[in-house]
Amino acid sequence: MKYKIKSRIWIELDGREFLGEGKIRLLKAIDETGSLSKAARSLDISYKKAWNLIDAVNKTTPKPVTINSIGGKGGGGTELTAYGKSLVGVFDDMNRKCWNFLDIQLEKIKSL
Amino acid sequence: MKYKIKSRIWIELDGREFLGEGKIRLLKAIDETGSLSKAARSLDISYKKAWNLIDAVNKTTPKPVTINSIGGKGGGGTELTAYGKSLVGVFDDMNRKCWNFLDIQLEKIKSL
DNA sequence: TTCCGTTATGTCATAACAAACATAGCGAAA
DNA sequence: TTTCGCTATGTTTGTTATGACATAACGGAA
Repeated sequence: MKYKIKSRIWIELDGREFLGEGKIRLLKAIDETGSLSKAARSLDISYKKAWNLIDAVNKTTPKPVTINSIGGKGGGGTELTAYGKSLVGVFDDMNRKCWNFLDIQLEKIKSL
Repeated sequence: MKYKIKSRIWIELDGREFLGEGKIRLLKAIDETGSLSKAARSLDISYKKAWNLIDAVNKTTPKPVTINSIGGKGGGGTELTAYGKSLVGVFDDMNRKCWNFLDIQLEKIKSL
């Protein structure tokens, strides 16, 4: 029998969830592509959905996670703020540690 | 800023998720009440939903988590097998440890 | 001034999911 | 043999989440 314990983590601020795996993926894609629309395409989700996700984050956090510019060379773009990048870093770090921790704990269990 | 890291865990068997928080709650209620219908009522969900949840678990696990009897004194009932009880125990234990671990990890982070 | 790729939103159809309703069978006990 | 509370399902309805379209504005570059 191959049991496995899996987990999902998310970050809350004052009781309101605002960052989970999906949004982290999107933030990373923004960081890589330099624009929200390119990020959405790369993740195969609609621009509108991506925009809604980022909008929800920015409405909850005390500081914005992205800087958005409209028009101009290339039509504009979106990039992560230092705060946004640090959130991604913390999330990834915690996530990795959590998975690791659960794997180790599971091995200690003889029953099942 | 009061950031909090939250988590949900679940148990998979051969890649198929079969036990999460909701089902654990239901298994506990069955253990307390001795019947699926009473458990459903106590959790304020429909009997059908509860039945579907348990059915899904029993279809995935190698051994049944419940023993169901129809008719007779009291109309029948449902009780947990030893295997079912051990699953509940393992889940709760892992869950508590996971929450605790994340809390400790979060305190180590100075940024944010 | 025209064009292009963005950001920024609103609306509407649809699909996925959940809840409500309905019904049947079982077996002990009265 | 009737009643009762339970297990066991199917069907139908309603609600919510998702996706598809549609449109506007912006500003640099050609």
